[in-house]
Amino acid sequence: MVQAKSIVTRFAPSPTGFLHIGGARTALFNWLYARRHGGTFRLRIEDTDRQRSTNEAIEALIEGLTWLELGWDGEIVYQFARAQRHAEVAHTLLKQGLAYHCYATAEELEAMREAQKAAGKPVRYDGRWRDRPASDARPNVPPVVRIKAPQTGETVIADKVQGEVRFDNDVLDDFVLLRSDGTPTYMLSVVVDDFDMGITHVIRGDDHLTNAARQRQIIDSMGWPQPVYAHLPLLHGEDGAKLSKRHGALGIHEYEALGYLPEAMRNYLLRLGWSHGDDEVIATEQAIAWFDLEHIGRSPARIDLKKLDNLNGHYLRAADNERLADLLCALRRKKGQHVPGGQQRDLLVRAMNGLKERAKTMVELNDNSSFLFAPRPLSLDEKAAKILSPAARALLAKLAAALAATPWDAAALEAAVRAFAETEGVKLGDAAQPLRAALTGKGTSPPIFDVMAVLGREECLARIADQDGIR
RNA sequence: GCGCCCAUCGUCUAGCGGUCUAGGACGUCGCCCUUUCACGGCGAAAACAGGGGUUCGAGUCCCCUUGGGCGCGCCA
Repeated sequence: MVQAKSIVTRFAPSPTGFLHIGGARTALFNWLYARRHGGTFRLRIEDTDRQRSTNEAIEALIEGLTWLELGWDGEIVYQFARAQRHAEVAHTLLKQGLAYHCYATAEELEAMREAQKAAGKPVRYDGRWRDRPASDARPNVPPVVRIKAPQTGETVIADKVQGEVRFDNDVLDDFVLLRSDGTPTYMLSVVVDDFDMGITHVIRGDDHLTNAARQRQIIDSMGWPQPVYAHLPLLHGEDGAKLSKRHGALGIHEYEALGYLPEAMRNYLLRLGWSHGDDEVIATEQAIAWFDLEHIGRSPARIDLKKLDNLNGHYLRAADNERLADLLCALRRKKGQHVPGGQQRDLLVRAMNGLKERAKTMVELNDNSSFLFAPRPLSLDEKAAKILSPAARALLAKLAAALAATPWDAAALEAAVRAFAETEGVKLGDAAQPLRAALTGKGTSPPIFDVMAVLGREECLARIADQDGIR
């Protein structure tokens, strides 16, 4: 056993768009792995593409991670700020003869690729400047720096998910390290940053698997240690198609607006590609204790919002009532709806047990709880209107009279209504449903006697009077 | 085109040569509970892509086919 080294992982998104669900999963896995081993989880913004990187995207990224509660350690590293150091490494390689100047123009390379394609040959840089003497340098063409990659043998990536992946070196070309303007490419920057940041485990999307081979060549040229790799299978949309803006690839933060809880999202994301036997509901603390690289699946997965709904319902029922009230108020504020405060908020908290039991999302919870502080007279939904037939209204009027003398708690109210139904010769539901419709304006609600207790005598009697057909 | 990766119910997955007449979860469909809706309980339908090997024995190992995905930029 070698000396136990502290684990360092990183999440390294490029700020060219929002953080989608695939990126969020990558972040989660890195975070989990670091936490599992008491290591460090770093955040690095790969903003070397100056054209496409935006501050809005950086903010969205941070907002997304913050919502998911995936806190990173230390300062955020901005890759572009380290360009100087990256170039330095390229120059070191140049000096050692492990990289070289290439004066080929974009047009020449384009022509080269066209010719290769036409001839049915693999498309890759043909090494035309690899062995040319410095005297061939074109005075008016700023050169790029290319790595002098091995042309024989193979480059092997020992991947924790995919196993041992081998690439013949003759299919890997001499890729660009430094652009003609002297700025580093992604391939170089990643390697240098990972080394400088002491990254021990690179957990990222499968789309980087072939890059890993190229990156390994840089690492080997520099004589640096290899990180452990784990390339995660990509995520697909519900229809099996690639995740894209058109295919329901929402920014992770938008799931908040859809009414999901971050802990539910974490649990859902965790099970997308990772398993622990038959366990499904895995709280974050448990996930930290269990997470490993060995049980990451190798095949791509589709997202399934139905399962997220189910999980969300689970976490919703387990959530603290005060917290849910806060979340609900925030949601209503964002939607421009009336925000309950003071007594109304108390009402909400007291009703929460019954409410959260029957909601899968915060949006649903909001819809189901709005009757609590809706202005009188309540507007009736379709089902409620149907329930409140003239006969039902008449019954309601009698019931109201019977209720006037009842102590206002759920048990006493239930007993009173049951007794009422019996003397009237109707089923309990015949009395309870009109009651529900009058009190909530809906056909469904939490147990009606609980609702009555929460709403209070005065409000209940008033709402019944609004509907009892007596003008 | 070249290279790489993947392949168990509709979906997420368990399975690491025999205990698989393939297990769990979501979803779907019944039934029960019940003042509505949920929750919960019980039950049902539902999968090893195809073909060759290896082996006494294959969902599990190898090969091919098919089907998906990713990569092949002076993008990341």
